[in-house]
This record gives sequence, C-alpha cells and structure tokens, in this order.
Amino acid sequence: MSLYARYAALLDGVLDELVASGGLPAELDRRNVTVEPPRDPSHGDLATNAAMVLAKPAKTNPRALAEQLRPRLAAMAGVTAAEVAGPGFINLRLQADAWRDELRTILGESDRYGMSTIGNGERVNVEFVSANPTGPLHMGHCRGAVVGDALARLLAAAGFAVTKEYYVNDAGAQVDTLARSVHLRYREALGQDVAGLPEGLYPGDYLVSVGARLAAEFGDRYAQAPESEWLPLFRERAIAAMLELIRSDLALLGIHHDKFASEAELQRSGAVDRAMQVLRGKGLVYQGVLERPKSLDEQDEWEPVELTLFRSTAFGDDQDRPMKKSDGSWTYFGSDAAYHWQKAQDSDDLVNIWGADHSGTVKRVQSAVTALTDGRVDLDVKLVNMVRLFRAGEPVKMSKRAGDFITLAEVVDEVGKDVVRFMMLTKRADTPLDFDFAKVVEASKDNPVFYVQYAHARISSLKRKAADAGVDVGASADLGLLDGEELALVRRASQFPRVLESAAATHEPHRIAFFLFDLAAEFHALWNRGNDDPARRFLVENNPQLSRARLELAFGIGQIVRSGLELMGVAATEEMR
RNA sequence: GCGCCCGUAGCUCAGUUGGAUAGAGCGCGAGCCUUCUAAGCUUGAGGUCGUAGGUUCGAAUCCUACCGGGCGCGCCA
Repeated sequence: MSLYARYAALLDGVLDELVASGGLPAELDRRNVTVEPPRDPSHGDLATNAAMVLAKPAKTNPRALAEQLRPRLAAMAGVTAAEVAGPGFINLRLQADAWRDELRTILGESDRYGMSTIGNGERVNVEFVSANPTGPLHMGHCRGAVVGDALARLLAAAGFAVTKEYYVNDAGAQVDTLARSVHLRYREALGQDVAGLPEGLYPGDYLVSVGARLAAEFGDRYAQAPESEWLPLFRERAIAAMLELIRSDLALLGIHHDKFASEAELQRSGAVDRAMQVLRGKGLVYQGVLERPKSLDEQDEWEPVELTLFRSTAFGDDQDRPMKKSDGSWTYFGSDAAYHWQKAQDSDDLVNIWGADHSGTVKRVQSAVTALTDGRVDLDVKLVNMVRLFRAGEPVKMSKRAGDFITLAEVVDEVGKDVVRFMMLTKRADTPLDFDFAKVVEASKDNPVFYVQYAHARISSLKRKAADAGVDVGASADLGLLDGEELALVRRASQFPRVLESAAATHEPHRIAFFLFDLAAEFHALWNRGNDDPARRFLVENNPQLSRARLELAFGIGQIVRSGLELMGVAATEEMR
C-alpha cells in the first residue's frame, strides 16, 4: 500500500475518533477529503484539506476544525509535526524514514507497486480503432489505437475487468464497394484488361493479392457473372482479408483486441430489431419527419420523408435520429444503438475511442445506451484529434485520392513501435498532435521518448557497472545513508499510484507520459550532480556502502519508470544505441 | 442558426477531477563544461489563465453571457 493511501486510512481513523467523541457530527460526506503531497515542498510531506471540506457541514469554521484535528494528526505514527496553514490546510511532516520505507515498499512490491483496486472488478468495455475493413490502417487510426490500448492497460492496472473490442462495420455500402474493387482485381488476375479504375472503387494495391487468391481458387467462374452471384462471396472474402491485414497492423503496435464484433452478424441475429422494440416499448420510437437540415443552402434540394425515429431529444440530443432508412434497412445509428446495448449486456461501463470528427454523434449513442439500460450503464466517448505529420519541420503532404496516405505500418517501420506509442500519448487525446519523423527519433532532451528511455538506460547501466566498482548488488543496503535530496526523488516516484488512479478515473492515459517525463527530469538532475562532484555519483569509488544505498534508490526509480512505460505499452530500454 | 471541443509564458503544451505564491519543454539572457556518468549542465527573465459577471472559506478548474479558433449538423459511415 502506498504511503498516501496509508495516511488517508489513518486520517479516516482520526475522523472516526472525533465523531465518537462528539467533536464531529456523524454521517459527514468524506469523499472530498484528500491526503496529498503539497505542491510546495516547504509545506511538508503531506497535506490534508479535511478541515476545509468538513467545516461547513460540521457547522464550524475551517481553522477551528483544523486546530481540533491538528494534535490528533501530530500523534499519528511517523508524523513529526502537524501545522495548520493557509485557509485551513493541515500540513504534516514525516520522519525521513517514511520515505526510506516507501523506497523499500517500491522495491519489495516491484511491478505490483501502484497497482490499484479502485475499479473493484467492475467490467469495462473499451472499444477502439473500429476502422472500416476496407484497407490497411493509416495514421488517422494510429492515435486512437494507442490511446485505446493504453487506456485498457490503465484500467486493468486500476482493478477493472477490461474487454478490448473492435466493431467491424461490415454491413454498409462501403464493404460492397470493397467487394467490387476486389472483383476488379480478380478479373485483372485472370488477365482481363480492366482498363483503369472506375470512379469510386478502392485503388489500393493491397487488394491485388486478394483478387489473385480468388482467381486461383475459382478460376474464371465469376468473371462474367452478374454481381448478385459473386458479391456476397467476394465481400466475405475481402472483409476477412482486410481484417487479417488490420490485425497484423495492430500487432505491429503490440495491440490485440479481445473481441471483434460484426455489424452484419448483429443485424442477422435480430438484435437490432430487438433493440428497437425495447425502445418502442418505452415510447421512444415513432414515425416522423425530420426538419430540413440547417447546414443546407437555400438552393440545395431536400425532400421531407417519413422515417422511423428514436426520440434522442428526450436525453438532450438536438434532434431525433433515424434508426431505419426509408427503404427499410438500418441506419448506421440503428445498428450502433443495438451494438452498444449488446456491449452493455456484460459491462458495467462502456468507453469508446472515436475520431474527433464523430463528435456530433456522441449524444445520440449515449442517449440510446441510457434508454436501453435504464441508466445502468454509462458511456464515455473519448474523442481523439488528428495527427499532423512532419518531416524535419515540413508538413507531409497527403492527398486522399489514389490511396496516397501514410500507413501505420510505414510509420512503425520507420521509427519503431515504442516511439510511436509514446508520442501518441504526449498530449491530451482531444487536441491535435504534431508528429515529426525527425524529431521523434532525436537523441536529445527535447525528445520525451528519448529522455525517459535514457533515464531507464542509465539506471540499467548502474547494474552492469556495479561489479566494476566493487559493489555487490545482492548485499543489503543501509538506506539511512540517503540524504534529503535523494529522498525527494522517492517522494516524486511515490506519486505514481496516485497518478495511475487519476489517469484511470479520468480515462486520460497521457498523464502517465507527463509523470514519467517529470520523474526522468528529476532523476537526470540528480545524476548530473555527479558530473561536477564524483562524491555525488550513484557509484562512489571506494564507498560500497553508500553506492549500495544509492543503487537501491536508482533501482526503485527504474522500477517506477518501467511500470509507467508498461502502462503505455512501451518497452523500457536497457541501453541506448 | 444549433451542438460538442478548445482558448494558460513569444511558441508547443501540462495543471493531481475546487486548494496555498499557476508549471514544464523550446526559444531568449547569463555563467559553466569539452567530458566516456555519452547524445551537455546550472541559472535568470517572461502570466489581467480569452473577456465580464456569478457560486464560496478558496476558481485556470464549476455556472451564465459574450469574444475568438476547430470539428460536426439529411436516410453517409
């Protein structure tokens, strides 16, 4: 258990005592009571806002309550001083040994340190990527893939039971286009002159081998046949091939989904019908005509048509949304509503990672989830903004036509999985991100990937060099030899559990990257002292005891860096090359 | 016109889900180093947190209204 959690529990006990002795009313809401490291280290090791939060419901003022709490907190184990400060904070100073104990805890718990149980085993479904199965993944998908996977790792580390899911949009018009594109490649493979690519078909070379395989299997059987004879077959084969391609692209990033859910299968199973019946039973489905869209110009044509609508306005959406088209087939939203209902069957909470261009559809799906689960399940949609690609400062030009885009595989091939993953997490998901092929592999302090990896490599180098310095890493260490400056690094590292919990709770994996950068910076600063003063090095010549203690410190920091990188899905390097 | 997101140092961005004197990197200024603990180090300046109100012990954070930017807004996916 981390030090912060331990003192939070102790504080809770003190509040219980105060309630028992009549100093505080019972039944106070303590949820907002925190035990945190003060921003300013001169304020001590820990600070609590208990007096400020509880004063009003206890019908007293913060300073008075703080004075009441102060002696009791000062008497807690390991506390050397408690002072009331500012508007009613209580600052605690701990024995220096408290941080030495925390270092022992880090080393003892190793990769379990910081793992949390706040998830309480709740089932969370994280749906991400879900790109249409019509081609390889490109950079537009990359960020969502990394953010989703990192979030899944975070939630698992925070004690949630996580399912990673991919929704395969294999029921719309796009997969028919895919099938026709493959049919063209199939005829091409048979030696027919297809005379250029018709408008609207997918041009990518990745379909050539799919067509060739079909030619090898079926010969010219479908070359002249009417579309109705080959379309379903070609569609099925093409989708399977594209999913294989997508899976291998994701594998390049170390990403593996637990479940691939098919939209077509969902429709065939009748689940979409059932979802609509449920909504109809709640009076939320009706036949109606939508207003003319506001985005249309005066001269644009528009025919009012009666449609099957879901009353999403009852849940805060701007307008009701069609579930069925006028031809009787399902809209994308109709399927999606049922799909989310399906996910909600065995989930307590849902998370979707979507491109920011889908922001307009969030509310209708949330409305459907609320309606179908009677509010039991919450859907959080994380919107992921675009990645702008640069080469040494120059924007990489990409035209949508002719399949001229940078694929995920190309990027991973050029800079490596770990660099891609780390960079995708260096900004909040909902803001645009610049990705410069030159900068992300630069070996300098400006490059956060390098900077964090470098810290870990330095620590790993100590392991290799210890023997040369006559230090036995197996021997016991006297952590009493660590000074305040060194213990400050432990203080920083010990915030890892709190960072993990907040990142998991807010669904914001980038917080881990920022924490690791700060920790690495503080570590490098301490390391650099050794440049001027050899006595400040981690391995001190002719002083195995001191070296031993400092090694423990370094290894503890290394453990946190490793754990953090693991959450991001980034390998910790042992050596820089 | 409506909805969502964003607005924090010259630039790119964090900000512990309402806490104390708002942080980091780049850039800029000033020193230092020329090394094998390597791909520099130390330090300084730089802010009406878009604007104006409100909520309260306390607001960059929550509410309202404006200003500015992005995305979206037929039965597409």
